[in-house]
Amino acid sequence: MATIDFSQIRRGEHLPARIAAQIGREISEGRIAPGEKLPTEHLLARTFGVSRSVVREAIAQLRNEGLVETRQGVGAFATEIERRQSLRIEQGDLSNRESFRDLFQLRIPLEIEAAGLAALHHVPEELAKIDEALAQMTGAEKWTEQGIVADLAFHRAIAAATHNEYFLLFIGFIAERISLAINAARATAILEEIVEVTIAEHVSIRDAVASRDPVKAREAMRYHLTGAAARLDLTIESF
Amino acid sequence: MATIDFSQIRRGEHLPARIAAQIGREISEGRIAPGEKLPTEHLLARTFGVSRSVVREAIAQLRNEGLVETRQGVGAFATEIERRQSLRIEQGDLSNRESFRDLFQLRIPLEIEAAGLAALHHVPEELAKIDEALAQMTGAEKWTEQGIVADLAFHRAIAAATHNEYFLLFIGFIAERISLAINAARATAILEEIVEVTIAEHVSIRDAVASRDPVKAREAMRYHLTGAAARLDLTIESF
DNA sequence: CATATAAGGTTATCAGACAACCGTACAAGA
DNA sequence: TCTTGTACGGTTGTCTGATAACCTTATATG
Repeated sequence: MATIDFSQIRRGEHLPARIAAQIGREISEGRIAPGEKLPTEHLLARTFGVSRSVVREAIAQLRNEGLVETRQGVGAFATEIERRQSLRIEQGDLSNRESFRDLFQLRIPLEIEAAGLAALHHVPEELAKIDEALAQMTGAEKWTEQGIVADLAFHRAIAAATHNEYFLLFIGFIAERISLAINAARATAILEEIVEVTIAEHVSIRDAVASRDPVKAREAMRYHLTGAAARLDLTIESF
Repeated sequence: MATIDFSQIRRGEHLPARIAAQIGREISEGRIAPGEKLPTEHLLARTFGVSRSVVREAIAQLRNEGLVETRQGVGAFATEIERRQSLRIEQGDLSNRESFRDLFQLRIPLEIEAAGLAALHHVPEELAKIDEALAQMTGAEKWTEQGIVADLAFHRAIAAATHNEYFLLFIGFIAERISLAINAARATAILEEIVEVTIAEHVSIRDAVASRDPVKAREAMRYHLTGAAARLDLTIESF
């Protein structure tokens, strides 16, 4: 390759990822129709000005995300966007207000159910963990980083008390994404002034769980989360 | 590590995926601790008896799923659990009856909420997709493979009608895992005889969504899923 | 007309090399 | 002693070229 073409891809960071993103855009924006065949690896390599290895890695990434399917000896094809397999949430997506609201909305029924189950199934050690998180929350005079960590720990403790590993897995995952997004948005400031009401809500959840009253626990959790949504200026339907 | 491991990898289909699965198991089962460094690509290639390209593609896949992070010039590391951006469920776990029940229990509140939101937000094209899935379900005279696919499509269509991408993401993910587990357990036989009642339940969900009645849609979905759980001999609390 | 075979194209895998980058050890200087 | 600069080895990232496995299509053969 004697002449170097600088109109191509800027170097700098993870070539395959950027090429995958570019091809992925071609697909999701419809310039490559579902079912249509992608250019061959050789051709893609030449058009992007990279080697075939990079193109292969990019296509592998798209295949993982379920955007393309490859058939040996035939080619790579764009698939329906419908069935993707790896449950992955890009943290960047949550900077979008719509997406943040959507994830919060998904969280609500899960946490409500978890509160009810925790009321039924918790054992003393788990209640102790809940109290511990609550203490850390109360101890923090300001709603600092530590307060957020404690809040996360509280909800994880509730989820653990369900004795259902998947509630812990999913709620921990979602709640962590949400609190990271809140942190990234520097929205902690607005939370400081409402720390008391938040703590009070947590306490009432804790008490309902401790008294083994699933209905009351669900109500308390619902009240807490809808309130939290409102404080974040999210409008969420509730039934 | 002087001795060569000849229990290597069976050829046959998609080498990188199987190697990724194997390494992923090492990580998620804790034999490689979070933050720990993976063996070098050269070493992995030699131990698995494949070329470095295959190992690289496998690691790229794991990086996509968020299980490892790579740093050029240093190595590949298992990610700390907090930073994982993907949620992984080993299909093998669901052969355990307890775990299967737990995942099903998690699914219920999500689907109920989704039914209510779908009733509020669906547009005609989405209702058409629901009807399409329903038609495929009715058309299959027996509860064959196609019937299961149609069932999955139905629940995905409901989730899509919420206009909340995360409901589609999570419900699609969970429902697919569950239907795969049912399929693997050869439990389809017991489903054949109850196909009529199942279809009737789906129809009532569809009708409630179509009439934009969220409360009725939630009730219909709750009735359907608790019924399905009972038919699978799962005991699940409901409030 | 049906079937077998050959040809060409495409992805999958392999092998080896160089580039970019990182961490560390070590020497030189203050 | 402490700091700083530098050389070195190791690791991932990328490139190149070749071979194997596989599919599609066209052609030959009966």
